[in-house]
Amino acid sequence: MQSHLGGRHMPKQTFFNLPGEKQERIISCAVEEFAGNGYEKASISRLVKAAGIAKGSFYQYFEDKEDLYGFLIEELIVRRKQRISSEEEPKLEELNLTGFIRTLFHTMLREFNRYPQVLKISLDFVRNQEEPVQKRIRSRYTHLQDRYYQGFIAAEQARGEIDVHIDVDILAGMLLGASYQLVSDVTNHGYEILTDTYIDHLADQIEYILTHGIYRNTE
Amino acid sequence: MQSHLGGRHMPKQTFFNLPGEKQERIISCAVEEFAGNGYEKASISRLVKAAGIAKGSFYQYFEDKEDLYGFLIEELIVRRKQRISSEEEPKLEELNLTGFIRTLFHTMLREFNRYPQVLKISLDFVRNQEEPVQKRIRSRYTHLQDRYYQGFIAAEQARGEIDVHIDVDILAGMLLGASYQLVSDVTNHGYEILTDTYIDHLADQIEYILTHGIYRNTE
Amino acid sequence: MQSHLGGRHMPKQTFFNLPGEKQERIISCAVEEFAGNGYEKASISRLVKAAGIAKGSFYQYFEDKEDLYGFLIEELIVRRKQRISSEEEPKLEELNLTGFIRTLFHTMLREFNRYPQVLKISLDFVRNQEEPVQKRIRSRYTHLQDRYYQGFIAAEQARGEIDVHIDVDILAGMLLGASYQLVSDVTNHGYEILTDTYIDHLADQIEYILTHGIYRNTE
Amino acid sequence: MQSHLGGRHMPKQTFFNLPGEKQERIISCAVEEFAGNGYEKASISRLVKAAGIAKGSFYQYFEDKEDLYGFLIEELIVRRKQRISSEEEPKLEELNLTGFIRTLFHTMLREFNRYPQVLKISLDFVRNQEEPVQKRIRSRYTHLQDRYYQGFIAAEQARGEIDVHIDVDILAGMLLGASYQLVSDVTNHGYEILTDTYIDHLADQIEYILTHGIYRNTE
DNA sequence: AATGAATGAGAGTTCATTCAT
DNA sequence: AATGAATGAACTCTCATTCAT
Repeated sequence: MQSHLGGRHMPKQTFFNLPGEKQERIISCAVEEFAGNGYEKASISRLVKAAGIAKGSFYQYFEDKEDLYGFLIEELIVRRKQRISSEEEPKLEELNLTGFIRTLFHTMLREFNRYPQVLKISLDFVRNQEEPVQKRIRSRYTHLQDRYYQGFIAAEQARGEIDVHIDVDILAGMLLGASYQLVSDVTNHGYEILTDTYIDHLADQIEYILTHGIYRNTE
Repeated sequence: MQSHLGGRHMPKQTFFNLPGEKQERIISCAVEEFAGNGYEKASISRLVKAAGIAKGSFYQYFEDKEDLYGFLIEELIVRRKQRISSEEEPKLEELNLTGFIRTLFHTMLREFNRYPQVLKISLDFVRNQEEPVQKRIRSRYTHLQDRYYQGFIAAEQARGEIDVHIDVDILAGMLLGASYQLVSDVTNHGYEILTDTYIDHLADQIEYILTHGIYRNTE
Repeated sequence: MQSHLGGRHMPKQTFFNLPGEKQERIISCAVEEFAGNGYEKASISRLVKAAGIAKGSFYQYFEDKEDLYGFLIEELIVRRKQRISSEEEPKLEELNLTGFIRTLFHTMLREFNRYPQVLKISLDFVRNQEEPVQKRIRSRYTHLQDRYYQGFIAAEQARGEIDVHIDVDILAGMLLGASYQLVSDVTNHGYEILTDTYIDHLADQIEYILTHGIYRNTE
Repeated sequence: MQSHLGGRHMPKQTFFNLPGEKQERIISCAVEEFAGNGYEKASISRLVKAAGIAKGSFYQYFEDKEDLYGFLIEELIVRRKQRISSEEEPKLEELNLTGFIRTLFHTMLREFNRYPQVLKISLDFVRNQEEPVQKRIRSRYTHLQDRYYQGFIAAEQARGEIDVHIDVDILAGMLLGASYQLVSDVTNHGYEILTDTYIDHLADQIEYILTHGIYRNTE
């Protein structure tokens, strides 16, 4: 059942042997640390002090900093996906792209509210996706390939909804760019701006552009 | 014009008193250093060694690493703008948004070829725009706000070309996201993919989406 | 026979209470570990993992790393001697020094082929004989004093074969030095050079020197 | 003049810029540290504390631990050679092998008295000559190849003094083994045994063996 | 103004050993 | 007896910045 544990880029078994509460504490402190400082500046020393464990213990749980980070990334993504589906969103498959975006954004909103650090970590991860560490992690977990949009777009093209001439990566890049707006706004104005209204505005805009283009006389 | 020199976030007067050649050398080595390593990992030690100046001297010219970085960012943007206009691009003002993008991308292509470091620095700066250092720099030089697109979009809205319902920031975010594609592709496939054909494909795609939207039967 | 067991520098009784198979497994993994890494760099963590026992168990069997090491050294020497005699070598006592050396070297050759780790450990032990740990072990087990040559030389002197003016230790040192050649050659050229021909060359040389001296006109 | 300084495995220029007294202090503490603990266990932390310099300073003088060690080894060998020749030993070239050995041992005796640590370091270096670090250093400084005896033996063979059938390496090994006796005796009985008489005894023995062999009735 | 040596906190990581269960 | 999590001092090395000359 846990046969995939113990792979060479996973927490060691010792970590999973820990009482759940302790695992939670470590993970939660790690999330805090990575969210607050980014991968590079996150400090294992600070982390273990915060988590109240010995330095040596840390290295009995994880191979190294990167190991923990990779685990975290995967956990967060996996958990997010689980959360998304477990919350019984209207089946994402039944949505079209803009519907998907709207749903996704609302999910992110809820998530940002509940676990703001998770979002920060994800974004730091995506932002530094060309750095060696992040690349290694991406390549490790292929299912992690954070290509939300790409998959969806391709599917819609196959269904004949989206024009096949559209370059998947470019469109996905544009959508990712749009969603950065969310981060940027939060960074500049604080979490409180993140309301359903705000999200709907964002989604409306994207939907409008993707449907009509931006020019006045499109007719 | 330089009345704000000597302010506490500018190179010190001592720097400007240096013989021009030395100033150039320092700047050029700094560009190299920041381009090659990003802000965080850029090393003052390496820099002064490369520039052939003493460590102490560096701190007589600049307050600190951030001071130099901020100066560089401003210089590069300023210089770029000078370059763009000096090359007598068809007046940007006469272009519509997609034309502007196409022109901008081609300009960037040329620039990447001539001054790859400059582009690298700019991108690193934009990518980390939410980091404290970068935010401080942005807020310092308001004229620096790298809001290419925003200005243009607003202008086109004023001229009645672009639909006024479009949210400037969101659209700008999407365009920025699309242009990241360029960076991503270069990182993954090397500079050699950067051809005029490639750029035109990128611009065509953006133009198409912004004109027709993405759906097959938009009518 | 085992009346000294339980002394503070021997495996604890708990170790000997273990099923023979488990004892064997532990010893064999320990041999592997020390052979591959030398005393200093040998790792108890690796060892217990390889042997499939708990860390705590290890410390219930042995006082510490040094305890295990000392036990091993003695075991290996003892075992080797048993092996040598059990293989019914022509009685060593009947040989003269050079004959003894030749025999010894050939035995070592066979041993290197069969139990390379044992030889490696022995050599590491001898090489570091002046280190605190190794000295302590030597002094602990006086019967362990790896003084092959000394005993033989003294005996031959007593029999009137070897000149009594010869200083036993110095001659023994020279012979040991000669046998290091073997180690050095293996380190530099690999095990494959270790042939009977090679061994005979070594023995011939030593024999020649010890018989004629080295000078051309010895007559 | 100092054109070979700054090679990639030498102290950095900064070290040589230090006041001579400080250089001396650092070197002398380093000698102490390496002599007392061997390469592996020598600690840079202890060293800098003893020398009264900051950790960072150390790394401004030397690339790393290995760099310092290599420098030390070379210095010590070089210095020793300088000392040997500067003390106007009867030209070593005019000696035969046993005379050479005798001279060498007396030199070592004096040196051991004056700089006991130096000898310890040299021996640790030779003893671990097959370890990666030591091999690297040896290969770096080819003139460092500590093959005293080999060179001398070969020369004497060429002059027709030593039998050409003698294998240079084996004989050299034996001589090295004999000289280890010195170390072993010192380790076991302290420096005080190191008298001229002792050295002469050692040399006499070697000379005797190399001249007559060891057997009583060699004729 | 110029120099470059000095700083020292901090980084990630290792490992023999202890101890509560 | 067996377990394996816990320990923490020690390791090598980095770096922006300061300061005496």
